[in-house]
Amino acid sequence: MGEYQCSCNGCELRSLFFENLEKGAYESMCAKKQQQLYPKGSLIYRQGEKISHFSYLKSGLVKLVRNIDDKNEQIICFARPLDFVSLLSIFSETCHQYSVIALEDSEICSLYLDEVKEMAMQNGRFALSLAEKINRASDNIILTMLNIRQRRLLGRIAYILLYFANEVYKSDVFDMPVSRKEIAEFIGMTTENVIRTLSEFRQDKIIKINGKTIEIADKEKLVQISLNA
Amino acid sequence: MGEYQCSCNGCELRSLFFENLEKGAYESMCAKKQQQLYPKGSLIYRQGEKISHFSYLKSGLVKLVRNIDDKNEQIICFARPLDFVSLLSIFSETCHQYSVIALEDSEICSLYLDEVKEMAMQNGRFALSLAEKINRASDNIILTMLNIRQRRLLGRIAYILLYFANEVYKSDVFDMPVSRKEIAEFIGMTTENVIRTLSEFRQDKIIKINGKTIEIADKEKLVQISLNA
DNA sequence: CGCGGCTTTGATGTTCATCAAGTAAAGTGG
DNA sequence: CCACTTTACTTGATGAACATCAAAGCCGCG
Repeated sequence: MGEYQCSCNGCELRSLFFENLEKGAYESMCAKKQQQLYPKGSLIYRQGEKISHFSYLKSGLVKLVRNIDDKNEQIICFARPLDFVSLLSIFSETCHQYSVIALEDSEICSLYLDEVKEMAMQNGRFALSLAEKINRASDNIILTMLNIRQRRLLGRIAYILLYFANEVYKSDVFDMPVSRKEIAEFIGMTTENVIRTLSEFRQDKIIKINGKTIEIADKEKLVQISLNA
Repeated sequence: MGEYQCSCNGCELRSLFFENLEKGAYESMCAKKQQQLYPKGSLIYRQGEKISHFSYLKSGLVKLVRNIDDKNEQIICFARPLDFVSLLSIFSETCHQYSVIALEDSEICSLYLDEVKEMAMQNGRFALSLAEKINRASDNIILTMLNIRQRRLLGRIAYILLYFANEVYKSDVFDMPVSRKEIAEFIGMTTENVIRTLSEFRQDKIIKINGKTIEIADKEKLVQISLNA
């Protein structure tokens, strides 16, 4: 009974499947996986397309975007490996509700949705663990939207800066992966006001800005702003 | 092989279970169900409480509420029978993320969550149909929040009036089940501005107001406002 | 090297929250 | 059942927060 080895060994998807599937089923899934690299800026899924795959972000950073009309978009959330399975709506809808776009070079691992569903029907434990993950992803989106809604401009910007520092990069210095316009589309304000607020934070020596690089200089004050505005 | 009869026969929960459970399992679930009537205004679940039941709204109308601090709340959504299973987060979290409060007299039917989970583990098809329903509920909340976010005051009020007329009451005349304050908490604006906007609509003869009763007099115009503001 | 998209700043006006003050309605205790 | 308290509703006046418009510099990319 030697350990099963495949190229997915280091993949997080592995644990998702492995904990609830028998070895045979796991190997069969594993063999059919498709892996693809999406360069920064590329479209991974387009809003309205039929959902054919169960997909998982192995590495990189993506955004979920809703196209309102020709020129306006709303960003629903940013997604990194682990915290998100890129499987929003896969059970409830036949088409992608949102576009998925790579913000950094991103590796996507995908399986045929039909096969995953088939496997879920045959294995309730597996189905339940999938439901749990989808559930959690949706919960996080809703919670973040509520958190943003209760804040005003300054608080929203502070919130998103802390989000990238704490959740995404785990560092107070990081390269902003999104444009000012994208921040605006995420927090529901205008690009100009995002810029103005960042400049204000810079003048108040709360952050340092160097092109895309941002350093949080006074985290305490930023937290205060995030809580009170 | 006579038809199985129980008091749940007219219940929508029935189809949810029945389509994917064998007769024995269904009967066993059905026998253990707990049914309770919550009068208008009463608390059904409190934010932070442990989630112990899988619950379903049989009749009535409820609101999901997030308590921010002593005096401020956010309304996440309104839920009616069928479109909502009051089971947000049941798989992802151990505690209720939001309070659930009855806006009208509401009947709740509940089962022990552990037993439902057990059954899901034994029956993948059932698990998948549950996942689908939770998924759809979350999707709707996110979509509504995005729809509200992209509108300004007038558009938001128009949107919610049309929501109650089209989705909830299927009539252009209805008794508003929520206070002005609750509308404000739902759309993220102040009570005063909700009232002002309703008055404005009344003066423009778009709606008629008589206490809690609202009649949509010029639906076309209301739709226009909903789309353009 | 020039075009288009992103960034930045300023000036202006709109939208909205806040404060205040009063009326109506609904619940509470004697 | 009535006086009383509280909560919901309503309107106006004011200022703050934010969007919009305009203009210019910057940067990457074909």
